[in-house]
Amino acid sequence: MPTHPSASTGPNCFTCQVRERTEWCVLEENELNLINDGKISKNYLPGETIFFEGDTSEGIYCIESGLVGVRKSDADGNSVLLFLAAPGDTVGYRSLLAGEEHKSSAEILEPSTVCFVYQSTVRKLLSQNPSLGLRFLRRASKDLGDADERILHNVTLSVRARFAHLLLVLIDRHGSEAIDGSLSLKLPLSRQDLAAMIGTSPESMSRTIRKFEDDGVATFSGRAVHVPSVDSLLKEIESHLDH
Amino acid sequence: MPTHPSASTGPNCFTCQVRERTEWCVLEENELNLINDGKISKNYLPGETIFFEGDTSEGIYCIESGLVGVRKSDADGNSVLLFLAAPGDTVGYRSLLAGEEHKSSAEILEPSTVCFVYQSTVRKLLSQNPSLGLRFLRRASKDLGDADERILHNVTLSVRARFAHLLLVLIDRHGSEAIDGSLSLKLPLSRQDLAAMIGTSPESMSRTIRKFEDDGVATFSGRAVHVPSVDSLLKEIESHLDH
DNA sequence: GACGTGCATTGACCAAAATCAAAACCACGT
DNA sequence: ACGTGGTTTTGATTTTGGTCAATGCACGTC
Repeated sequence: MPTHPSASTGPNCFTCQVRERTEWCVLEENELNLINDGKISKNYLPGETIFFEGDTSEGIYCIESGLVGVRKSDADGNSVLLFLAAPGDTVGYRSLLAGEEHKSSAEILEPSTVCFVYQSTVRKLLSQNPSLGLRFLRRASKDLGDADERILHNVTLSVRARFAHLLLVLIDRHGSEAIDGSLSLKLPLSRQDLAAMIGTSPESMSRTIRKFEDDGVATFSGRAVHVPSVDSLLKEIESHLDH
Repeated sequence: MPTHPSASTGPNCFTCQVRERTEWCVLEENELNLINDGKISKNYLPGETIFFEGDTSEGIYCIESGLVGVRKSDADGNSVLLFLAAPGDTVGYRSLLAGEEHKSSAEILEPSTVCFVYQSTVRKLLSQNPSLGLRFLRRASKDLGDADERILHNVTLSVRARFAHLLLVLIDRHGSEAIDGSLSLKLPLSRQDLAAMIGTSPESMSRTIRKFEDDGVATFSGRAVHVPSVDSLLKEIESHLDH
């Protein structure tokens, strides 16, 4: 059963800080009205879940603030973290647009405000404004490209190289650069979650982190990461391509 | 450099046998005219390549007959076979719609007739007929779902279980069922290619095939596969989930 | 301050699968 | 029939990374 947000007097699409980064940015004012009136906004806390694998897809969720993890798991409790959704990202669009049930779950990692747009609204907008469809098409195509790359990486790169790559991506999307060019990153991800992002075990993750510290590639304290230079990370990926 | 098909007096979209199975099935007659006049059709032979990784995307390719493999490879010659495109499938749509260069190559596996639709035509149709976009959206979303599943499978399933799963999918899409319920499959795929489909080495592939024969799960002669019963394949996946 | 709980780390061990190298096999052209 | 080039198979070996189990550490509670 999907956790259905209850009505709210929450955020307003017209003043939404992140709207320009979402797929909705192509909407006209009257279309925006439709979405604003129909949407349901809700605040979630870490550990809560927006939807589960197997739930029927009822609409699209739009992250206004916070952080959400998209996870896919199998019968034995193994799982991979497919995506970290930040403000401006939409989740659940894939299932809706494929006409399938949810094939992954969305769990809250940081306190988040999430707007829910019911499917009838989405479909109405999609049918009357082709640009919206194209926008989602672009999004799906990019995600598909990323997924394909990940498939290749999982079979060609070592755990170490995959982790280096993950750090690069995470820093790029969620990190910050200091004046001296060094990079840092603070994420609400357990070692388990990190492991699930590159498809390995928590133990191997732990060892890999250890090795990175020993080799001066990065330093970790708790859930904060510090990387002196991007080059060393890049080098990891290159040198571990083969051999 | 993309291999650009030269002009032809080939197939006609109106009489195309597979059109109903493509995304173009939603087009009106006048729209179909646009595509029919603009398309360029070409015959390819095994070993030829429709486009390469890194090529700029110039349009969409529609398989009328034959078989095409979509491959993604890295600098060291490692590669994965992402998709087998059969008649009615479109290839190259992802790059075009993501607005990126090709991230994979498309190589001919069986003598094929392929129609090329230039991007200006595609964009025109997409902007004037929202259903076409939705159709591609559905396609991209399904492909994305498959890719996500593959990511999970690659990290949770053994080579043996992945191969069993591959056989199921291939039989489902390209195989045939005999009167006695046994299944067979004839594919123009080398062991290397099979290996590249499940992300393993040719040697491991060979051994896995051997084990399947020994265990009576399937018999292989050359590139033909025979499976007495689906159940044994299904069992492989279940039992190898963990342990 | 002792205890419990959950997460992270470490070590020892083991298994799956990659790699390396050689042999066998096959299809073809001469 | 004979070589030639490619693919497939097989065997021996090594590597990576998974699993299991113990320990450590941080933090909150009684």
